[in-house]
Amino acid sequence: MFNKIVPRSEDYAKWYTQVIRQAEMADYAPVRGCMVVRPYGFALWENVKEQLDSRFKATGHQNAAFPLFIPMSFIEKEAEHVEGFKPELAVVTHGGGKKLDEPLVVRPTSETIIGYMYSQWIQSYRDLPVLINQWANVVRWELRPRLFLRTMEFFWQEGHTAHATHAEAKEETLRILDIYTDFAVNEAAIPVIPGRKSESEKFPGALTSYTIEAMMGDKRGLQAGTSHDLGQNFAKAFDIQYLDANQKQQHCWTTSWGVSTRMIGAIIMAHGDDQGLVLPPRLAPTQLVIVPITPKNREDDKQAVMDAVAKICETLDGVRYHVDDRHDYSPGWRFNEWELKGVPLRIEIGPRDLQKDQVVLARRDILGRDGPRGGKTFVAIDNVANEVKQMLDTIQADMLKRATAFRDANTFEPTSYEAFQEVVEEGFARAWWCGDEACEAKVKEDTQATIRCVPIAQPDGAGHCIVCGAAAEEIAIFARAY
RNA sequence: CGGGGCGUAGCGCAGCCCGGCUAGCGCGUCUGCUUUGGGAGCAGAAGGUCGGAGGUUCAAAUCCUCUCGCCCCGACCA
Repeated sequence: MFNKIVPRSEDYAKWYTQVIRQAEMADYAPVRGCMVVRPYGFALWENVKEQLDSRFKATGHQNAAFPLFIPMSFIEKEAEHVEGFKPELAVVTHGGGKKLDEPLVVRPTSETIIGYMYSQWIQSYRDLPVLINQWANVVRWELRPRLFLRTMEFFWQEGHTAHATHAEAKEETLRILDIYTDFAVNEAAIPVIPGRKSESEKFPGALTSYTIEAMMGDKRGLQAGTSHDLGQNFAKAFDIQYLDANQKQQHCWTTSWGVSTRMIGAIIMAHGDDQGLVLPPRLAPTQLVIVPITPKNREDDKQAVMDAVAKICETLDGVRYHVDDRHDYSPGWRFNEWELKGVPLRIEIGPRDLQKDQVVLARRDILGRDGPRGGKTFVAIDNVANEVKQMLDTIQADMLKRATAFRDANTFEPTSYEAFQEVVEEGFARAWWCGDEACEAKVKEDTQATIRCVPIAQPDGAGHCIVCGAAAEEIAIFARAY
């Protein structure tokens, strides 16, 4: 199945969907707003999972599994939480052929049911902290779905922790934000801006929400992960209390944090080009594809090529490679296929290479045929493994550099509201903000842009709000977002 | 829920405005031969309730009415 994909510049939304479907990452399900994650997409997700999971465990978290169904009354216990989630709940009213006494909500997120369980498990300060994560699917009745970015059902991890003090909870919230940032930058090669959400954008029920914000290939923003300081809001709603060392009952301080399959969408949009996906080597399901070029009527040549391939494979320990020996597909066809799928590195090897004891190494992130600076280089056949490993590191680093350069080139620091309105249409606008919700709302009305975050990293000094001119202490990132 | 677009072969589409022979085309699939260093060529073959229901007509993919669904742009959101 081969159809040319539409260039990004022509129709970004169409490009995005075409790439996902043609690269076999995902497909539409028969139910509106739901998607099927196909094996190739899921393999990428599994690598994301593995990287995050190992970081969670290294910081003392354990995995568990909580139920899919939540009693409706649970959702209603925290005022802001209900208000935020009620409109997008899927509710089960019947079971076993009978109407249920109390409707069950298909979890949109699990603070409530986990909070309920924590209230039973936590008695003493000695029980704290509780550090639990779960990998799960959740459902939100979204009005306008989009593959990976916003589907009605999506996959994610949600961490839920309980602490004795607010200081500890804050520390946890920021520790996770660091983990997310580290993951995004060093594994996904996506430069993200860690920061705080504004009041209007924060998680329903949180005291403070933190986020990592990324820029996509069309210069729009994407929230790629969130970490919430829930204060004592859920502890109070669910009665999560402990007896402290002075024999006093105290409410716990809780946090929650999540990264979803949206991260896959971020990877696609941060790195993809008109040829298809470009996957960062550290997460790519296949890091290296070997394409043997074997003339049909020369069995001895074919055998020699395949022997050389087998020999190379023996040296590739630690590399996720695949040999595409579909000899009935032409080399060009196979090249294009793997480029569409974003495999970071390709080895081309044919009889002509064998004569010179070399192979062709072609990198996905730099297309172009020839020359030492192009995407293709010749590499001595004895040294393939070393070159491959080095090249994978180089690609990983270059992808991050390229994405960072792109983001920086499209980040502006306007000094007047007029200039602000213009630049926010074509990238990130960094500007002073007084903190007033009215100014935030005005920006949204005038430009459709929202505050993506108030970055953790702030410049020295103070300035004047880009909207109202009042004294401002913080810089905010404004952008149009998904 | 508002605005736009679309449902015809596995996929992508033309045909519809202006009704008329057996509903076409490209890709893919199957068979055979020739091919393989950037999406191979030739020959042959299979594959269709034209989204659904009703209506108009001698005759409907095409016109009318109703209906279902999907995609895109907004409002809402990880």
